[in-house]
Amino acid sequence: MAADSVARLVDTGHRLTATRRAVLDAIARSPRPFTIEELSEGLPDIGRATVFRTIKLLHELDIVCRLPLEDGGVRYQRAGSGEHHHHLICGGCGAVAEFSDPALDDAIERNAVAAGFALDAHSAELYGRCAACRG
Amino acid sequence: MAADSVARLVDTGHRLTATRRAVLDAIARSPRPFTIEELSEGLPDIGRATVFRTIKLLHELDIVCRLPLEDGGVRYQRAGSGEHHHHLICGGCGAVAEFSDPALDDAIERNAVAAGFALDAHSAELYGRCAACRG
DNA sequence: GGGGACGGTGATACCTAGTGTCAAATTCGC
DNA sequence: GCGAATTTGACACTAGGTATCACCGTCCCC
Repeated sequence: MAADSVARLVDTGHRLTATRRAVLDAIARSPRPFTIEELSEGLPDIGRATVFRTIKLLHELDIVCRLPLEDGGVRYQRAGSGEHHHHLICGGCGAVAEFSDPALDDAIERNAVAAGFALDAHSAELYGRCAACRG
Repeated sequence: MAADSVARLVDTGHRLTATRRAVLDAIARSPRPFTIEELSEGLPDIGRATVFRTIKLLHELDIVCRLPLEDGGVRYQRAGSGEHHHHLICGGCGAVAEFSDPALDDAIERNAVAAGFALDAHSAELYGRCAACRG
């Protein structure tokens, strides 16, 4: 399961309910990035609105991360490290690889400074085909 | 107005209708990135569905570009150059600066290769405060 | 261990952004 | 000007997500 997720929930002043446990469990069991709809189908006793609320909360706590897809859809995935990272998303099988790269972040920061912006956040998503899907 | 936009429409086998002219005009007049809803309000004689369809078409032709916002919303903006570029989006006033940076694209490509991915596309959006909004 | 305050939940209604359908209107090549 | 093909508007619909509100469970204090 996810002992540190439970800890993070409680440490930030939220309650550990049976419902949240069930959602965390379902996420931990999910082999690949999931949509809210898929997650909700696997948890028929939990209201759809609650699933949305819970994922939103877990996202704020960096327990799950949000994957914007190329087609505008969104999937979620439990966050690997909790560290800042970017995603490589395979359009074939939907696999997601995480990576972090100081050089990439530097390039982003440099461009922000050059334009006179104070950077708050950034997103970078890469879309392509993983090794297995290139056959 | 946007003579080259008109040319691009026609060159790609689309018709130049009064409706599309009106939409292009409204876009050209818009001082800042707009939502479909805002655009549609400014064009009361044009059906909402048509505005969506037209923007979708213009986006495919790289005449407008889509700006995914930090909060998940979407705005559109006429495309500056038509070249590949990224966006810096000010959370204060909504201003958008475009930039392109081979070093950034290189870093992205390098990470894809390292992970065994064949890269199709990528997106990178930077969120922050522009010089004027930092006061 | 019992009670109460408060956060969490489910049902439901609602909302926003966007798409599908189809008949009527417009455009463009001839 | 004519006709085929594209485009349009109205409308119904979908997907993804949020607001409301009465009820329930959790936690804290005694």
